[in-house]
Amino acid sequence: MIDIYLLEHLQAFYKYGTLSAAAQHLNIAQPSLSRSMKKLEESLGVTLFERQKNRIVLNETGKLAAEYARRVLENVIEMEHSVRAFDRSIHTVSIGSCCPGPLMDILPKVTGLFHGISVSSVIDTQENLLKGLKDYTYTFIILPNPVDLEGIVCKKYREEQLLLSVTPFHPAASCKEVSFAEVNGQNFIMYAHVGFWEDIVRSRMPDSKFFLQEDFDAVGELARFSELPHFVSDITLNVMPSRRNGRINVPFSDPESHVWYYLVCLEQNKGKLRALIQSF
Amino acid sequence: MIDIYLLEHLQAFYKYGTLSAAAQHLNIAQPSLSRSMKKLEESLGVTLFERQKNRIVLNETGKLAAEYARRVLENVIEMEHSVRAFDRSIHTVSIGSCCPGPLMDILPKVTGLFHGISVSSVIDTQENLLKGLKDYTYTFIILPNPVDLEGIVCKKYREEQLLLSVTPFHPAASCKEVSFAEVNGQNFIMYAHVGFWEDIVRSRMPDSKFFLQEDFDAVGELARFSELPHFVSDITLNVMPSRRNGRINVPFSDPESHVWYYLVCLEQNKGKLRALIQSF
DNA sequence: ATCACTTACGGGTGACGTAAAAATC
DNA sequence: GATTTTTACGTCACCCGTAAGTGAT
Repeated sequence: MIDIYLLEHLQAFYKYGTLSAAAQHLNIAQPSLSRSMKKLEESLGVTLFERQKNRIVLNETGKLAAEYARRVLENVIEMEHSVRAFDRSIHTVSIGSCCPGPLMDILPKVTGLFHGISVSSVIDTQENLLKGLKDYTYTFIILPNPVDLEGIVCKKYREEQLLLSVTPFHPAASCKEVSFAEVNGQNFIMYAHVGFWEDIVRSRMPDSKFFLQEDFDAVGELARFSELPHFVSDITLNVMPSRRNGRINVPFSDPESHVWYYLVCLEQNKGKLRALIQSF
Repeated sequence: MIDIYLLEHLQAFYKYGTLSAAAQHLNIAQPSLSRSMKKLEESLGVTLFERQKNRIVLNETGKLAAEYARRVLENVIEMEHSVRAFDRSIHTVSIGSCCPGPLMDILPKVTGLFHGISVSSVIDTQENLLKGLKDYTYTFIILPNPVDLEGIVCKKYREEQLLLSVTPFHPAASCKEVSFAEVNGQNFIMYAHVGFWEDIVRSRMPDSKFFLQEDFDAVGELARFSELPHFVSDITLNVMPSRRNGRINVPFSDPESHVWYYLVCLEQNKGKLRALIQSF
C-alpha cells in the first residue's frame, strides 16, 4: 500500500507548484521530493507529471491523485485528533459553552460530581461546539437553544437575564428596565470572552463602542473608578455578589436579553448527563 | 504523521483478535506486530490496549482507532483504484453495458471513431455500471433507462425488441406475436451473459428452465440441431443475419420485451459522447 | 507442553542529505 | 548567474526476522 509520506509530498507539491518550494515547506531536500514523486508514479503504475528538462507539472491524473491524497491525509489527521480527544474524554470532563454565564454555576457542580478527574472548560462558537462534541473534544456543551440531532441528547438547563450595570447618576438608573435602543451609542466596558453575547450587543447597539477586557476582574476594577456602564447577568450577580459594588443593575427589556440554556452531550454520555442533572 | 503500515497492522489485529493470528495473515513475524502496536500507541500518545501478561485486547479507544484505520485504508485503496482507472480512461475507451445487444452495434462505431486507442467492453449490473462510471472504470455505460444525476450526461440511444426464435413446427411459429405467459414452462437455450434480460425472462417465465451457454456461438449451433426455442432481438438479427437459419422469429408482446437504451457518461466526457453520436 | 505476548539483537531496505550535472530563464 | 530538476553516492533510521524469556492454559 502507498506510504503516507508519499501522499504528504504529493500534496505539498500540489500546493506549492514546484519541487523546491514544496521541499522547503516539508523541511526536506529537493532531491528527496523528486525521488518521492517518481516512486509514487511507480507504485501507482501511472504517469502523474508532465516533465520538461527543468520543469515538472501535474497532469490530469496527477491532479486527481493529489485530490485523493488530500482526502486521505485529512482522514488521518481526523483520526489522530479524534482518537486523542476520545482518550482524553475518558480521563477528563471537558465542557464547551457558548458564553461564560452558565459555566460559572455548572463548573463547581461538575468538579464536585466527578471528583478526582480533571475538568476543563472553553468558550466557543456554536458551530465549533457541535463539531467538538462529535469528535470527543467536549463531553458536554452548553447552547443557547435546543438541538435535535441523531445520537445527541439535549436537556433544558437554566435561564439567564442580561442587565445593564450603571452608576446611580446614569439616566437609566431610575428605570425599571432599559432597551438596547435606548443606550445604543453609549460606550461600554465589556469582558472580551462573552461568547454569543458579544454578537447580540454589537448587532443591537451598532453605534456603541465596547472596550474589551481580556481579564475578567479588570471589568470590575475599571467599573469601580469609571462612569462607564457594563453588562452583568442574574447569574453573574448571584455567583459574584461583589459585582454589585454600589451600582444599579437594570434589566434589558428586549427579548434577546433573556436566554434559555441547554445542556447537550453524545448519546453515550447520557449517563454522565443524568448524574450531573441529579446533582443540582 | 502515522504510517500506513501501522494502520494495516492495527486493522489486522482488530480483524483477527490476536497478534499471532494477525501476524500470520499479514505475513510478518509476531514480534513485529507487537512492536507496531506499541509504536502506534506511542505516536498517538494514547493507550489502545488492555494488556495482561499473555493477552492483549483493544480498549474502547483502540476500537475507535481501528474503525478510523479502516476508513483511511479504504480511502487509500479507493485512491489507488480510481487513479489507475482514470489513467486508463485516458488511453482507452471502456464501455459497460447492461446487456450485449447495444454493444454489438456500438462497438464497431467506437473502434472506428477512436482508432489507435484500445476499446474494451463489459456486461455488468446497473449498480456496478454507475459505480464504474464514477470511478473512471467505464468511459461510457449503456442502461435500459435514463438517469438524472449530478455531473452525469445521459442521451437516448436506440431500442431493442426481444423475439422468440422457434422452428417452423413450434406452435408459436404461426403467430404474429407471443407472450411470456404463453411459453412459460417451456425450456430455452440461452446465452449466459445477457445482462438484465436474464432477470426479465426468469421472472416472467418462472416455470421455464434456461440452458445457459457460456459461448455465444454455441447458441446458434445448438439451435441448428434442436427443437428448443431461444431468444433473439432485432439488433441480433440485424448484426448477425445467420442467426435466422431457417427459424421463425416471433416478437414478444409484453411491454418488458421492448427496451430503450441510454448512453451515459461523465460530464467531462461529454465531448467524446457527442463525437460518438455524430458518427452514427 | 503449547500458546500468546514481550524483550533483545542483528541485518537489510530505503528515505534522506550532500554534491554535482543538466537545462532553462 | 540564478533557479529548477535530475542523477549519484553515502549514511542512518527503522522495520523486520530470529532467538530467547515470561506467564497462562
